[in-house]
Amino acid sequence: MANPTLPNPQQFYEQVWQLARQVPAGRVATYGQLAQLIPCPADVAPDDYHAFGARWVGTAMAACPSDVPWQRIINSQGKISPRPGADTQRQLLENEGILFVKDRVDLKAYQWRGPGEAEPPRQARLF
DNA sequence: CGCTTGACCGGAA
DNA sequence: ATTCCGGCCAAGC
Repeated sequence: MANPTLPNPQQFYEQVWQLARQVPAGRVATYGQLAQLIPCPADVAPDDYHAFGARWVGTAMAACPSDVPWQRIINSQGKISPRPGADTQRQLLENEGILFVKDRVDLKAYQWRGPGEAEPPRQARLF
């Protein structure tokens, strides 16, 4: 055995995408959250996965299919990672009912709870 | 085949 | 509160 980090990176990516598809509109998830929800591959040390899982998720999202709501995945700071198209991402999230405060989202209110949480408990609480 | 870059995170200065 | 740094994978050039 050499040192295969991920036997099938593509398979890992599909897990990320499949998980991202479960995030309902009006909710957001963080890269680290998705990494935490995905079981650590057997050939990867749990410690390494904990450290770099979020980055792999980001790499996966960089090449996500069009049917994945990529806009709902943000960083742990509750902000949109600086990249071309970040403004578009914010527009899409605001269109879904996400409120931004100084380029920041209140994760306590909008963060996805995980698989099974189909709908937002209190979506409309404007004003 | 080697070097550079990146949609991250957590802790430290 | 902001800025820097280490971690060490995958993809592009």
